[in-house]
Amino acid sequence: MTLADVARHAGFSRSTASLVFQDSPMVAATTKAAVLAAAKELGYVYDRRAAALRTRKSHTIGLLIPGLANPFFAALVQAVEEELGPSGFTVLLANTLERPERQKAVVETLLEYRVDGLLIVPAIGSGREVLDAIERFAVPHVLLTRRVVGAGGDWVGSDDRRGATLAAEHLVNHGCRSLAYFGGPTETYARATRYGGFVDAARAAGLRFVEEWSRGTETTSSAGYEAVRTLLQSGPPPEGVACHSDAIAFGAMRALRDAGLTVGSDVRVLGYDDLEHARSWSPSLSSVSVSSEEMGRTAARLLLERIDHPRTSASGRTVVFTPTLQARESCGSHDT
Amino acid sequence: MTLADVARHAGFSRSTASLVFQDSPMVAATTKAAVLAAAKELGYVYDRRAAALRTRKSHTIGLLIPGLANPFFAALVQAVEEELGPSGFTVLLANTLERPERQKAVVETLLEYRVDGLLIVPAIGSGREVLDAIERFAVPHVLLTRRVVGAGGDWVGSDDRRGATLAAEHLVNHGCRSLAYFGGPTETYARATRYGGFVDAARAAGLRFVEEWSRGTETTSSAGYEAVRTLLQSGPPPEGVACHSDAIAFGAMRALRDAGLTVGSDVRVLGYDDLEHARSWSPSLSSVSVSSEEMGRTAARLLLERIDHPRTSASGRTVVFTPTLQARESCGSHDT
DNA sequence: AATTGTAAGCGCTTACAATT
DNA sequence: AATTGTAAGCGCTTACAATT
Repeated sequence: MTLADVARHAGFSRSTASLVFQDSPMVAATTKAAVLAAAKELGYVYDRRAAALRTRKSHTIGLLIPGLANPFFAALVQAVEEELGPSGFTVLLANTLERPERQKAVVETLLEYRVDGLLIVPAIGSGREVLDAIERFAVPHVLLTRRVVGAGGDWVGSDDRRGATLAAEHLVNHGCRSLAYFGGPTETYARATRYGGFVDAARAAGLRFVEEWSRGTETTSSAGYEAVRTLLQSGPPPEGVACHSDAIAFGAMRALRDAGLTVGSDVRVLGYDDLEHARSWSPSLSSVSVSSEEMGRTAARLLLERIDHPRTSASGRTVVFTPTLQARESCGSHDT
Repeated sequence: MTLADVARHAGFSRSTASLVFQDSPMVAATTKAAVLAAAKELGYVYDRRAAALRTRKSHTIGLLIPGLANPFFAALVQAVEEELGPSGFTVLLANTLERPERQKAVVETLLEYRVDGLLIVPAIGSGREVLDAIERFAVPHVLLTRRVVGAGGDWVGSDDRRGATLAAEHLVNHGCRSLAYFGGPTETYARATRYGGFVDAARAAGLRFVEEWSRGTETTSSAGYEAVRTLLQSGPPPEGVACHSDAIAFGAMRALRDAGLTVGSDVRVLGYDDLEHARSWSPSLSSVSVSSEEMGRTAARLLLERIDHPRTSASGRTVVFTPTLQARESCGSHDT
């Protein structure tokens, strides 16, 4: 069952039928209707692979993310899909599981499928070499959220230093005299940047910054929970704790509560990401909010532009979103 | 840059080069090495589309889910990817956003890309007609989680009636004298089944079942929050509440707490799904646990089997997982 | 017996010529 | 002037013949 069958059944040539499926204005309305009717009658389904082979456009975008368990990335994927769908692109989702070797394999596969473009949240620990094959093959791409050292292309992310500064200032304004920055994968650019911003802001305010507390962790609530448990054994906690993510903060709050401390007064806790659940947690979690949806949509749009205008689009565009702070009970605020 | 270029550069024919990329045993080791070296030197990337067109196998699986915001589905996607990857399949993820028309369009697109198989979590409200095109086109498929009335193919899900019965019995055993079933989309098979099981178990125990409380909601924490707020105005709450999902339970617990009630003693609350966060919530949420990972992996395996043996595999296989109950603080248990 | 080469074809698109 | 048809080609695979 091919286009030729449909054309024959409708009494036209293959090329005319092809034109119909491309919705070309060059074919008469009656002809078009006849071809479409024949297709429906025969149960014909257009073959995009064949069309893609011939036109050299797959109408397909590869999206690389490190994991779906993190709601931040789940929201990102959804936003990208919604932005790309109306333009006729299908997204090939590839999960790198935060492993550079897997990421390499996955990029290779996506290139073999001849994606028209690539949206990439680099796995932790990936360097410039991720982009080698992609650039050699001249596939339009934009990086999201995380940076890669030495990569000169498009990047869409948020101002991590500013987010961390907001966090520190908020805790200071709520009367905290000692601060800690809690969790996050130490090898990431994001953690280094936020940590730096936080420490600088804390010092600028003349506060005591507790280094022993400021260790890296995985980005999960159980990591946050375990880490707090361990650290509570080495003395009294700081008065203010900024966590690298909401997930970590959830676990941390739980551990503080289990230890008999009241979050929001004994210890003030701040998250990062502002997940949907931050609002409904008990206590509700103050959090630095960055919109993964907005970042996803923006990256998708930049990519489409690059695909449409491979030459003319400027090189190395950077879009940075500014985070905002959502004050809630975990910092002592009482409006949810 | 095609296989022909690589072959020429290596000094062999196209067919030999092709055999190399298929890892055929028919080609000499030295030849193979030479071809591979030439490919690497030229920066050649295999074209799967062309191979797929010729072999009529795309090594691609379509995965339809209603949304990624729900961590249950996010985990499902990840499990499917991990199961399929090693077999050389790439997943085409399509988000139906719980809308049947979108689902229809998305199935069409996936068929146009000639996926080798389809894994489907049907959107709420979708009937047999989702499968029309898929069956006419004879594409192997398996349904996940939700059922579709009149669909006779493979289905992988969990025993909703049993899960709800467990929930009711657990609340009864913890001394609840009045029960309600809270939330969930009313049009779904899952809600009807769980609701039925819950009511029957409550009645069998001679308990008062509060119908006014048992309204449907969206599956979000804010829906749970709002619904509880509204309902608290019409009188004292039941002693035990089983929620249709953890997300709903999170919101419901928050609303109960805001109203000055203690979850775990005044009102006992039970969730459904056992998300990662259920454990770290305050109070920790008791929940009916169903493993979306296991369901995803199982469905993926059934599908691969159907793809490999289109004829011989039995028709209409059903795999049902039995849920378990995780007792936590929200029901008055004190072991986390 | 082991390995390699020829040529046709998978299902489309499209430049160009041909028809009404 | 508007519409339709012919034929080549996108980058692979593979049956079969040919070579060593």
